[in-house]
Amino acid sequence: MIGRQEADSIERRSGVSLWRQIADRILQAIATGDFAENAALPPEVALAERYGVNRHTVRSAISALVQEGVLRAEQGRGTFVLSRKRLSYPIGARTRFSTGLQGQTSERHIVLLSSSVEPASQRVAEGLGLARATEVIRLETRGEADGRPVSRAAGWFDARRFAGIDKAMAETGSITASLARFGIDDYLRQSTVLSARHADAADLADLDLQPGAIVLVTVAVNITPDGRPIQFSESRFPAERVELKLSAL
Amino acid sequence: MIGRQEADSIERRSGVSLWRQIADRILQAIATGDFAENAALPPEVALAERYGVNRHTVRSAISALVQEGVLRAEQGRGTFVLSRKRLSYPIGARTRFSTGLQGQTSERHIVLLSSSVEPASQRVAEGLGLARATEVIRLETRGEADGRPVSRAAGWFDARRFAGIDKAMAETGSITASLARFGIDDYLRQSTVLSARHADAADLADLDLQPGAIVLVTVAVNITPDGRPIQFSESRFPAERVELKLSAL
DNA sequence: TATAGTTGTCTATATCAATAGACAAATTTA
DNA sequence: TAAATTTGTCTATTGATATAGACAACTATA
Repeated sequence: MIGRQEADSIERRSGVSLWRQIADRILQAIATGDFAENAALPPEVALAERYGVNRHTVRSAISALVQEGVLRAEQGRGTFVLSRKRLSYPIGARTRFSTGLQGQTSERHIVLLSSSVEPASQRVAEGLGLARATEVIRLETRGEADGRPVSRAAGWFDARRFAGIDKAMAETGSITASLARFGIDDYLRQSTVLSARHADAADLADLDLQPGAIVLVTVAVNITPDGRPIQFSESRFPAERVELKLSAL
Repeated sequence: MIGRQEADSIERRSGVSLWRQIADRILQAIATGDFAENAALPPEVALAERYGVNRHTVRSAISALVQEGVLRAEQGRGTFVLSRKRLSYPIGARTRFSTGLQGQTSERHIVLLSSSVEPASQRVAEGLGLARATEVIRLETRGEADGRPVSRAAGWFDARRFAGIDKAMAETGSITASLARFGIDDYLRQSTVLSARHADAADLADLDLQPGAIVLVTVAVNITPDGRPIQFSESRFPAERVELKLSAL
């Protein structure tokens, strides 16, 4: 078995600058444990050799990661990895924000950013099994763990059945608790469709990301145990901070 | 609700060139149906206006997508979207390659690229519940649908229990059929961990991608119905061609 | 057959990205 | 303290990226 040459994975003239590619590689190396947390990175000249680029190019990558708060550089000493393990966000029949991250973070909560009432779009109507343009309530939320944004979601609910869920959400800070007020003490994940793309400007702002970052996108439908759709949602997760763990159900 | 300004999502000095960002945006617009298949794209000057860049920059993006086979440009007429819907790859308790894509493609199969015997790495050993460095068989495969690569996977099996599975795989072209030869007529997905990253050089070659593309990565363990681990796998999917559908299990 | 609309090609210029080399500044080690 | 190691800063040069404008080539339409 031939070992994978590191330098091979750097692509020139790709529309993605070398320093951004190398920053990605370093993030990946940290995520996989190749570069240990709280330890020093190899010196710049060694990294330059390893990736087959100039030392200054490595410095550009490092300075971007220092900006992001991933690394700390100290003149004369070295460059150090700050601890930032990727959260493992569980997805399964009973996907819940808070319970899923238990044990991985000391603090976690959902912030309600805004709510509105709007006619259901094609896909929302389909997901909820409603007629097109039926009124739905839309909740825009951000999930945070240890002070860092880990998700950004939009959720849609039938406006007739869940009138006031925006208020409940604002008060409880929990989808589960809000649904409980409407007599729903259990719900299941019916379907989840997953994709990935580059972060757009909204993602960058909402999730505190740097340009070029990747977001995981899930589109999901939650149903009651007897099969009635209650929530349609689209969530975005920063790939550098979150991985999705699809649990056996 | 304020409409999302298109031009906002283009980031300058991000380490990702504008033409690559715009190419991504166009791919996304096609995926969401904003730009219909087989129809003409807006003219270059309109796109330049829409994204807030020079016409030549749009042309760079378009020419990259023409290279990728996503678009076809015709002088004097316009630039047209070729049909290439994203495959929806189901993941659930009974994840199987061929059955999952039924109906979406006219043709699909798995190619065995190589096989080898090696000592289990840390994570493979953990996944299969074996002692570190136990011998395992590794199968490198590529999934293809309608002649296009849609997945690239490595699978590990206990070498003692599954001696000869490489041969079975080469003959049958199916993991399910190969496992059947070892008396396993059913197996379940125990766990799946999902992440996303930029394609590296190996991905580009294996999956026929252009630099800057995104891959979805799953790391999974399959078990027998009575709970014994049989397969550890890491799969990579081109995000521009595949989405993962996490089915209710 | 004009005319308008579209993609294709060319020149020129400015900025960003990457390489190269030299040396300063800070820290650790011998 | 001296030497070695490492990050920080500076100058210079080259190639890729992005903008700007003009015009050619081709297509569809009035």
